[in-house]
Amino acid sequence: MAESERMRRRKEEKRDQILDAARKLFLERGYSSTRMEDIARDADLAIGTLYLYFENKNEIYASLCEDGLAILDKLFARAAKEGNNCWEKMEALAKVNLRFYRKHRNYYDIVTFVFAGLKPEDLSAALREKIVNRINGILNHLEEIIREGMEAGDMRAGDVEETALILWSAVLGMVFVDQAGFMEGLGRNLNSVAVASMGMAFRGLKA
Amino acid sequence: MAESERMRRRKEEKRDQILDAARKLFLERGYSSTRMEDIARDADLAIGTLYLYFENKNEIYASLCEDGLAILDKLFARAAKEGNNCWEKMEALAKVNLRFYRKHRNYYDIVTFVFAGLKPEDLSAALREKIVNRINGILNHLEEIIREGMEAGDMRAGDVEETALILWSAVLGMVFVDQAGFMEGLGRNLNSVAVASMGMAFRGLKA
Amino acid sequence: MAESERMRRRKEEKRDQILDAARKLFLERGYSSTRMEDIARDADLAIGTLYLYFENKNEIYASLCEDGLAILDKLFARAAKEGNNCWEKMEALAKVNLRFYRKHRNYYDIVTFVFAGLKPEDLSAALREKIVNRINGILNHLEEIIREGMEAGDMRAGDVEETALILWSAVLGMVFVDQAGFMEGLGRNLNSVAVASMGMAFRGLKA
Amino acid sequence: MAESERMRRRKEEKRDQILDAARKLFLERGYSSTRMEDIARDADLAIGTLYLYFENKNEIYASLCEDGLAILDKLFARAAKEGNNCWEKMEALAKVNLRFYRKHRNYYDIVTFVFAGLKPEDLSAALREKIVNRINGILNHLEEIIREGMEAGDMRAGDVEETALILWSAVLGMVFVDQAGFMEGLGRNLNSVAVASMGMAFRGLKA
DNA sequence: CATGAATGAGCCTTCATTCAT
DNA sequence: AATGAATGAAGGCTCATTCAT
Repeated sequence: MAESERMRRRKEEKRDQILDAARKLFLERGYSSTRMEDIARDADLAIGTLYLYFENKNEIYASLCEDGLAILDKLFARAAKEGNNCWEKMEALAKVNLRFYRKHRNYYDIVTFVFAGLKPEDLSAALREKIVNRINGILNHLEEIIREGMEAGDMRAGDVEETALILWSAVLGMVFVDQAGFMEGLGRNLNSVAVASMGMAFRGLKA
Repeated sequence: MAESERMRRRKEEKRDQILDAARKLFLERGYSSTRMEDIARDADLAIGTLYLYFENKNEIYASLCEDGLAILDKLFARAAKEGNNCWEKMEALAKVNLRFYRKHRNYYDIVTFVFAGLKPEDLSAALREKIVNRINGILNHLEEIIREGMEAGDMRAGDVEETALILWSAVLGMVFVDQAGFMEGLGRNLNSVAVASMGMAFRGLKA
Repeated sequence: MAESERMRRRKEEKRDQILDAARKLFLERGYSSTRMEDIARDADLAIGTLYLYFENKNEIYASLCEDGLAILDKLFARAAKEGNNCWEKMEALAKVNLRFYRKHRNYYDIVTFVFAGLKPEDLSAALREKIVNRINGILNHLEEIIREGMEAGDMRAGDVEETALILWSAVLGMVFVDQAGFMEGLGRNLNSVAVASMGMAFRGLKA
Repeated sequence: MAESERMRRRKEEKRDQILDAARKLFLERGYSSTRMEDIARDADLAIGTLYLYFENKNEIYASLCEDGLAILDKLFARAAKEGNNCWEKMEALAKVNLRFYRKHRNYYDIVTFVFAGLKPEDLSAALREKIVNRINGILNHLEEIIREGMEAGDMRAGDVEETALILWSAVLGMVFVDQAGFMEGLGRNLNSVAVASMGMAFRGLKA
């Protein structure tokens, strides 16, 4: 029992080794420029070992997406409980989002891949559904806050879902611009742009 | 002279044939799943001919990006002159942007690739500079309008460049979400979301 | 026209180069120990070229089988017309068979592969049907002779098809034993064994 | 003693488990399509255990061949004693052969592999010698009967070894044709063909 | 003895690029 | 200028074998 528990954990660890290496490399060089051999070397494993933990290269990528969104979902769920009103809650979400992006940038990068890097057809139906569910989960946290804000009269009435979608896509947009190196190229920094952006959004949403 | 003129035009035409085919295929299947042979067949040319007009596959892709942004830049330049105040001008820009996205979706898609699909290292330094310049050009149109709005007292004072960057990245974010099929998946449509988004932004920007 | 004719012939030639190399190597080392690289080297072609003429390794093998049986079928058809009675005709067939085996041993070897080397499941349904048809064709020549012999009263009455099958499988048996090197190992030679075998068979068949 | 005896038997049993699994799989899928893992799973053992009983995959195959021929040899030895004259004895051999083929088809199939499936080079020198010896043993039984038949004047005089070889290869030929599925494909059955074949052979051999 | 996770050499296949015509 | 057959480097994946437990 204890034995199998240790085994399970070691297996989990090795899986993570692989994902860590893959995440780093996919982002550094892109999906198709990353060879299985590279991932193996970076994870200090043999090529064959990768195939003990994942069906194929695409499955590694898929796991990366799923895991990234799962973590973000969990963080959002926790953050959504902080704050006394809709503004504080949204600020909490934004902070969590930025912190996650800074600390686990690779994860976030992978998430954005889903939107732009791999064409939808490359994703297995099952993975696609998982991802859509995760994104819906994330949006749900936002919607909940927005709904409360509108009901409390803090926020001007409007389409809850649409508002959440707008805010979420604005966040993604900034992240993309930052990832592509244009934020830096234009002498800006994501953090301050995000703060300003939030200010603008809040003013636009105020009742 | 007339001879060389006709030659030039024919050459131009063939180049466009190639780009048209490549644009369509890159978007349908992604960059690495599109083979030179596919592009050749779609363009009704031989493989070898592609190499008479482009150094290599990556150059085709690069040209696509450049051309797309150049067109968008031109459209923005024209649109920026319409409208009597900053709100009308920005609306004009937004409309142009949406129309371009709808009509030349392939072009726009290619443009977004620059942000997420190909890693910066894949772009030659020269192309990268061109693209940054184009984006700066596009942002300049926005900045000009924002500056006028602030100076006219229509728009609350603030950092012009930053504001432009926020708006631009919000637009990109929506486009990404749409491209990834999530807009449709969530039962929304880019057009109405864009209108709502603009409303929110304008309220947030109002003096 | 003449151009395309020359092209066709050259293409045919290259196909044959590949088949020649593959036939030799498959027999020397067996199917799975023969690498595409080996075939390419032996055919003085690049690996990629093999794939211009054949879908994959298995298709090369399949072609070998088909071609071998087609040639044998043709030879049998011609030989079946020689000779004045059933005994002479059967002798003609046997001679042709032996000569073909000696001169194109590789071909014959490949043919026997069908019976023992590759399991039926490895053969595509289409190829399998072709092969069965060829074998039926070959058996038909034998049956025709046997039928004539029986009708002429030279040969004792019996089941025509069964008799053909017995003779054909006896031939295959000898060839297998020879191929496996046991004929030589036992200090015998296929030719004389075949002659003796034919003698025994004829006596067993005589009316 | 008793201890080591039980050990020996258990060891023997496990060896047989492996051989049983391997025999079945080699015949179902062919040698190279059968993975060590498959054999292990089928034998309810771990992969590593296979290597405690056999040097490598090829050795398993080799043992299969040897064992199969050893059994056949033993059966032939016994059968050769039955019957009062050469015809009855040969019939006894044929019957034993057919029964063995029907009951232990896998074994027989493996034996035929030696002739066609694996190239001679794949067999270690030692195994090859063993196999040749076994085949000689089998042929010896036949030769003995033939010699007696000739000496008794029942059988027409001739080369004893050659006659045995002819009969043996005819048997193999029929088996191959059956194994390859062509007997069935042609609507025949090995048993009746064998009987007819024996009739023809006996008539051909009669003094 | 038994296990099965780990290894990594090896092979089929793809496809960007070249070059003789 | 145009062609497309030929090239061969490169990479995903398999599986016989090993070895630490």
